[in-house]
Amino acid sequence: MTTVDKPYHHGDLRSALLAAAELELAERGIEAFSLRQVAKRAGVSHAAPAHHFGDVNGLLTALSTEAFRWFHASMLAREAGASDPRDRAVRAGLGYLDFALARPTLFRLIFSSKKPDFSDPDLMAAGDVAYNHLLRLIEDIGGGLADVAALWAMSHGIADLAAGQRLRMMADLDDAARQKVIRDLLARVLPKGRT
Amino acid sequence: MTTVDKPYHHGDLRSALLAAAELELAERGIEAFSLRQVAKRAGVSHAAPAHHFGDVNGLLTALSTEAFRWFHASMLAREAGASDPRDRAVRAGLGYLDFALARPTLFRLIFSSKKPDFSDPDLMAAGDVAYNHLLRLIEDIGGGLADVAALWAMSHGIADLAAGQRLRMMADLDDAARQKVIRDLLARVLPKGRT
DNA sequence: AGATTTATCTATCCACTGTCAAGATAATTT
DNA sequence: AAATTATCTTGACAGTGGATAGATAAATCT
Repeated sequence: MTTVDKPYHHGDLRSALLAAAELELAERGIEAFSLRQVAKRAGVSHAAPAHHFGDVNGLLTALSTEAFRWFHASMLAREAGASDPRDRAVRAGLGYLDFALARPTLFRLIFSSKKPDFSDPDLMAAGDVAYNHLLRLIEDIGGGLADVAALWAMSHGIADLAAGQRLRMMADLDDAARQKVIRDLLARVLPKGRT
Repeated sequence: MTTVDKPYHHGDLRSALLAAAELELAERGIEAFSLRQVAKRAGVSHAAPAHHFGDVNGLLTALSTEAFRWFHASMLAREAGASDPRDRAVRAGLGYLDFALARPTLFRLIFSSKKPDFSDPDLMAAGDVAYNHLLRLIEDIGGGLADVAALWAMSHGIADLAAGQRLRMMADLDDAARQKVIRDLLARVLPKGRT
């Protein structure tokens, strides 16, 4: 009787490890994240990841790169279908928040962790794409650098506080009401438009 | 010849451990924080902290409690001497930022870590003091809950991005110019006053 | 005062972590 | 077919947090 032998070579271990890392991160949090646990989850020996990512920081660097792309996509998803440029900017902030709520540990990984190597070219590029997107949104409403900072800081403040569940004051609001409050907060920081 | 014997009992180990923990946190960062290293720094065996704090999370809970008080004090320090209530609210935001820049790891400990036990009564009380302070500031300018959220989120966004060194756009500004930009960002979110 | 209890700290042990080095296996290239 | 390279396993190492048992000193009680 021949059982289904696990092949010595995984085939696509790199992707499998990234997926496993994301799950581990979501379940155990970044502060309890374990490389060996990731390897076990991917059904591979504890030293296997080293060949693909070097060390644990290398793995988290690669994961951060993907996370930045998801983060960017989350903003785009909210903006889809918005015609007014001011509305688009507000929706970008909502997408910022969506990501922080849907994947809080990834959000913390890319914004509050020192483990990823932020001098990594791929990671920097992915981060720049997200930043340049905000820049473009503000340009479209005739704003300057200070306005970029305003939208970014407000979006980030809401998102980070929400990811840390520090916004108890909004806990008793229903979804619609909460969304209105947040839209207003975001609109508050945008430069005065002539629209 | 009798050397100066280290006494078996430390005398004030609890305080010494908290001080050592703060230094360790500042030097190695929260993700590389080690209880054994703290104990070594305090000149005590690695199991000594257990009696005072239970486990490492207990130590970080106690440290967070102190950190919240310093955080609060940092806001008060900036507000001192401000007569106009709107100016006071803006200055509170600057104090918020001061703390994040002066003690970034403590800032992250109290706002982005899961290690402290935030259900601890002392810690909750210290956090509430800081929150209620913001509440009062907004009350004094006739604002409501949404305005508290606005000031808080903007302050937190700026502070967290600065703590993570993500505000490269402000890197080339001199201190005075940077402070003016930040004051404007904070003032932007305050409710319209009749002053 | 002397005896007993309590608080504080040390020494050892365990399971777990990340990293390294050496070897096994398979795919690729020559 | 042979040699080289890429991939993965195994085993070792120092470091980690926590539990336990024992040592020491301080506090409390007669």
